[in-house]
Amino acid sequence: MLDIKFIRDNLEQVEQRLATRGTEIRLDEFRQLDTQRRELLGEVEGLKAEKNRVSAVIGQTKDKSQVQGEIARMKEVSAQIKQMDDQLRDLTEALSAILMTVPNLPHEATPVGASEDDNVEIRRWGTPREFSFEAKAHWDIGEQLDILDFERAGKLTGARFALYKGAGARLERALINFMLDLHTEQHKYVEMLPPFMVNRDSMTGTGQLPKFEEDLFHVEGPDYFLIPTAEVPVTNIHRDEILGAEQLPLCYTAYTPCFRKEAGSHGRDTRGLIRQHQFNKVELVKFVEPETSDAELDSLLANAEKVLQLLELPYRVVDLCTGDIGFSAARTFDIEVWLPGQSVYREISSCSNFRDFQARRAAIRYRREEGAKPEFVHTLNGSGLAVGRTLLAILENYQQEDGSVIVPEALRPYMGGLERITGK
RNA sequence: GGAGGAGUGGCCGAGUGGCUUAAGGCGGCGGUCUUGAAAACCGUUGUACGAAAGUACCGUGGGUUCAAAUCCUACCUCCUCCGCCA
Repeated sequence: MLDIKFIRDNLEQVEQRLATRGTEIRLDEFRQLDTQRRELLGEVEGLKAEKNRVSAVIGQTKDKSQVQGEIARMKEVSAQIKQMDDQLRDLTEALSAILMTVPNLPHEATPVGASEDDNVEIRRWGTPREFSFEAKAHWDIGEQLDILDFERAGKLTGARFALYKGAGARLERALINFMLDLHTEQHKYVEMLPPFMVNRDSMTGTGQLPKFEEDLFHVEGPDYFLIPTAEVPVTNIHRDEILGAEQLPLCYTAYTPCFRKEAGSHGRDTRGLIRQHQFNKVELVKFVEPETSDAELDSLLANAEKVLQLLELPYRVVDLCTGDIGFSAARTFDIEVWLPGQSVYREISSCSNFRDFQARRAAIRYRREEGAKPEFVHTLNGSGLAVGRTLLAILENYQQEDGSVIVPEALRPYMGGLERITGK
């Protein structure tokens, strides 16, 4: 959520900066409702002040017959206040409905562009391997090794689900542990294991609601949603809290499954592990002081890159343009891993600085010093990494001509020393 | 699932309709005293909107009343006991 005062005072600038996202957002309705609301607020507060004053006098008067006129008048004032409060509530709701659907302002450094074609590649790491045979796609490798079973997953649930078997299941689990150990031991993140369902307030705090409800799985019964990313529960840990400056930066890492409807991507990436309704992810989340958030994004990105470096998987880093960054983000770097099966770089991590956008929605604040006025923190997060996509990248990059897959050295301690996954 | 109890400031805790401007305590901050500290004493201590006056906030939403932390109502959360259960 943007600062309502900032919008009020910089309406044109806000409209212009939002226009770089590619969606035109007209804020004149906002301005009209805001003016109306502020006028009404002034009036109703004046009436309330009078009601409070007169009621105190009535309370002090022993002989109530002397103040019958006042009581009658206050009854009317009260009715008027109630009516105005209702009107005020409607205005506030309408205003908030607009405010909640306005995306974040892009960072000054975010490249301006219309679509993902305008994203800027900023570096590459590693050299894609030369294959002396035709590289296969991971779904073929996985099925031939009998470690991935998409057909039975379809029977169990439906399309876009996977059943991992044997070394496949163990590899997924090894990756989760490897990533968590790296981030907690080397990068000093605190591990969290949050609920995998959250309520509406949490989804609103990080920006998934109210705009993107159609992407979420909602459970029957209580008004809960399956999390589409650990960002939601982990960022909301400090919702409605005021932190101390000495606690910052707070760095959390969490493994969770993620559940996404993938509405609107029918027919895309239908094969394999790329786009699933349920996938595992290790997430990195930071709560930081505003002036440090740019540097903190760089280090969070480096922490995510480290996973690929240790696994010796080639990747590139892309600076997303204004037309491609997410609703809540001000700046985003994607890490894309090399997939020889399709000869493309595919997103495996997305690292974003949300500045105070989520903090304002979720009321996450801090004090610079004892007694200072609370200010909003900046929040950041990134995948460190998407586990399923890491597994498929390993299958494709480490595949051998005989169909087996070499286990990256860094993972062997997590695989009981296994060096190679071979068929039955 | 059944029965009962409880939600008040950073924390503990009083408050069952009107000087409540939320008592008192703890903690925090400032001061007096002290070589320094402790103790003692004095003062201060939430959030949002607003230039200010002021308004709102006692789990959440409705309601009653001139007036609600206090009464009514629905919901949420936590606790205790019973039952079931990974």
